[in-house]
Amino acid sequence: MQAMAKAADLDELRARKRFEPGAVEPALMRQWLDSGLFHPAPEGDASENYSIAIPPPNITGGLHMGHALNGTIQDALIRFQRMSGRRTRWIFGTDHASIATQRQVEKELISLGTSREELGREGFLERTWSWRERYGATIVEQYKRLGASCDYGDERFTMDAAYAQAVSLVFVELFERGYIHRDHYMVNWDPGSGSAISDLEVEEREETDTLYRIAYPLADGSGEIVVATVRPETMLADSAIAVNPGDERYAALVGREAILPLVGRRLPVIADEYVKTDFGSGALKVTPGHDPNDFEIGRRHGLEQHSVIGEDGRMTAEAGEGFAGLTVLEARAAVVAGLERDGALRGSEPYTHSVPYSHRSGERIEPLISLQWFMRMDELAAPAIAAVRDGRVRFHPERWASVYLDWMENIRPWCVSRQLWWGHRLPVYYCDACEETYVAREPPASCGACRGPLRQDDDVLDTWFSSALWPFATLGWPERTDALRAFYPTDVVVTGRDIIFLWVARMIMMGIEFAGAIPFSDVYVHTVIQAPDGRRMSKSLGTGIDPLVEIDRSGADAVRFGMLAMSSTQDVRYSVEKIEQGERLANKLFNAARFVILGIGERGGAAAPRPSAIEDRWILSRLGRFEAELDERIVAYDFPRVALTLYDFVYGELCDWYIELVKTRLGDPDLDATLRHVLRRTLMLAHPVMPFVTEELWRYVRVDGEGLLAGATREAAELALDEEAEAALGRVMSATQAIRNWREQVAVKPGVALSARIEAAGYEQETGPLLARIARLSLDGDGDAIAVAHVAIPGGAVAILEGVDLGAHSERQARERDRLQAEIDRLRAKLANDAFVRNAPPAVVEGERAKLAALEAELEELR
RNA sequence: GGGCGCGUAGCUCAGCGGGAGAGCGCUCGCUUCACACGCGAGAGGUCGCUGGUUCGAAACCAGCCGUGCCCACCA
Repeated sequence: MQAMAKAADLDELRARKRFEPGAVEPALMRQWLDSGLFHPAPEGDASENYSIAIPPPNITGGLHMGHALNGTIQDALIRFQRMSGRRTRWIFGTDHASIATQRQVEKELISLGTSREELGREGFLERTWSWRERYGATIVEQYKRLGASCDYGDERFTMDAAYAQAVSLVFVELFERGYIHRDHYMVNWDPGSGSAISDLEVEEREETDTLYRIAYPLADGSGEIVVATVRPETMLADSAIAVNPGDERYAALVGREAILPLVGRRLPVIADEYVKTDFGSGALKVTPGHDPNDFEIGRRHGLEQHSVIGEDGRMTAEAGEGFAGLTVLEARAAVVAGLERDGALRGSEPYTHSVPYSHRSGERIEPLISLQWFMRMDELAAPAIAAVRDGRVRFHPERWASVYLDWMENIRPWCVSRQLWWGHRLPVYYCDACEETYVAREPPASCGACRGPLRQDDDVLDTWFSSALWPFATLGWPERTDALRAFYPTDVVVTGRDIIFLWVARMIMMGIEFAGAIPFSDVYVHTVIQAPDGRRMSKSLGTGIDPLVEIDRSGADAVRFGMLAMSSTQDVRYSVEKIEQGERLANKLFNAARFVILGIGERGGAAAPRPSAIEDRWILSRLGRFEAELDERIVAYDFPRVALTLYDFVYGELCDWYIELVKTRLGDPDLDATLRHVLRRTLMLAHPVMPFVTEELWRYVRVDGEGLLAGATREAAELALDEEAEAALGRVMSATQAIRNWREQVAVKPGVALSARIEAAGYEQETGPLLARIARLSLDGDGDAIAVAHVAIPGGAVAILEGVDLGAHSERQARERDRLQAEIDRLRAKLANDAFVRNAPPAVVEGERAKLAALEAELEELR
């Protein structure tokens, strides 16, 4: 039952000389979506099915290069597995991205002349939801442009009602298990977003500030202690002066008091191991309210906590008259001026150090003491560490495992509360009357103790708290749904290294703790694509390249090919050339298929191969190798070689050789069958990389009853190599190249037939005539004619018999002889080396001997 | 301060123990009846430097130089 191509279809195809992606992509995507292939029924269990949970894109942005790379890799895996016959689901959805989204909406409000505060919490949330309705779909449509075969029919959002239920359940359970608690603690305060942020959202930047040395007089008037600081404004909140307990210079001062300049407060001199004797003066001003280290020292020594910098980044009333209300920088200048006036400054010098900045707002972090919710991580980390250590979770490349382990083994508490409005509001309720706290999904109507009204905590959770539940909350957890059974655990998570801690580690911990299984067995950490000049790709730097523009220009298949070809285990620069390589490959595939399809015409032809010539046996053997290699590369996450292998096969074997070799045989039914088979297999193999062009061509070669290529199953073929055909064709190919090269050298046009005689072994039967045809040799001349030239080919030479002007020939032949002789000398020396023959593996030695013999035969023919 | 990468053809990158590779760019030649987004033939590299291991090193080891990233509480 073979489909016969319709004459009208063929005429249409004949007119299409180029593959035009823009003209076919939307319709093909439509067909895929309508087919339901991307939306599998939740049947079977996760061990037999294949699933990936997409790193949910933020609703704030458009598709950037990172998405394009990340999405292409996942889609290649998903399509490959789907075509291998597995029930396959690519879990899809978007992330509410608390801070990023809130900032975006706030920016819009300001441009409209209003503000978050003016709208109030309810109004703001309403506004943000409608913002999400307007813009949230953008990124989804853009994933479709890429050809991503996500399950769009079951799209999730991290603030869906059901998802929110899962989030609050997890929070409450963690609280009840004692992992979550509330505390006054030093946090990274981001004045830009008006919220605490986690350690992972802080980035350090090198900066040169001024290091001031300030004299603190001793209370008894017997002298002074000099301390050094880059933040003199924080001295207003000093609680002590600390020295190292072993520092003899200060031993006598410990226990006495100093006077804080400008303020007049008496500060105890304390001894603490933290203080380095060899830094500065060896004495440290201790500011528990505004420095993380000092905070710890303060806890150890029971020091007072003063707060002189507020959450708005300005000096508080406690900073005192003359300072309150100033910005931090203004206060710094004022403090320095005051110290100078009072003669307390003992010097200053430029000082380069790292300064914390908010990754979110870009503003400088203010370490502040704040009342926040913290999550203890060490116990949750233990099983997640074990899962990686014993190989139940594997990182690719492996080195990321140790990065993960290092972080996990030194994991610190996670500040999960954010002073924002957009996000999952904490399921925490307070009674202001009697100070009771309730942590519950469904709080009582009023305080159980005093019947007073309850007030919900204003804070929301860190976005990554909900992201951590993504692989199972998307599948309906905590309900025991069919989807959960069918697709959890997923198989792999594909991501950039920047979110290994933020996301991957937390998914593993939460998956183990709540879903009862590690969420995926493999973590593929892909490259980061940089701008062509090596800088970071970013909108603000103006270095971003829009993948959608690239898709418009070159087609989605080209971009996908380029992404895979560029991907690497190290960072790489964006290369348009790789996209263009993909564009050419798509076009090449299109035209090769067009040639085959039009060549077969309306004859139909069986889909099973019927090799009747040596080149048929050759291409089938090469196809087998190609399949095996492609399968191997893709499951090894070696995407650049997936792309390269595909390119090499299509260009280097299928088009440049096979199709050229069989052109004269068109019309032979055996050839039709073989061509059709090879083309079908090639389309199947290329489909995970280039789904559009292959799907477009598939309709011409599919048999009756077959559906879309995206849904086709490629049964794994047994690798049946035909070594004999490969060796024979290998000789023909080398010989052809040698003869073409020779023609070029002696300026004989490619079209001119040369009268010749093959004086070499290995060209018996079909192979000789094949060589003659492809290299344009005429073998039926006078068998005894005298050769005017010899061209070395594997196994001997081709004697050229007549009709050639050999102006450049002898020079060229001499060069060829020299080359062969040099190679022969090298091999002889090697084989004469006793140590080599004795120590090298016998197979290697044997190989070298064979090489030598072949080269000697070639040289002999040239004499 | 600790850790992880990377330095190979003009450019972007593969190769990671047995004859230096790809794509682009460059040169030359082709109206070869699928494709000029094509076909064919070429030129181009002391594989960062120095030492070591080995019969054999671009590949393994050590040191150095250059470069990128991650982690880290020295004012």
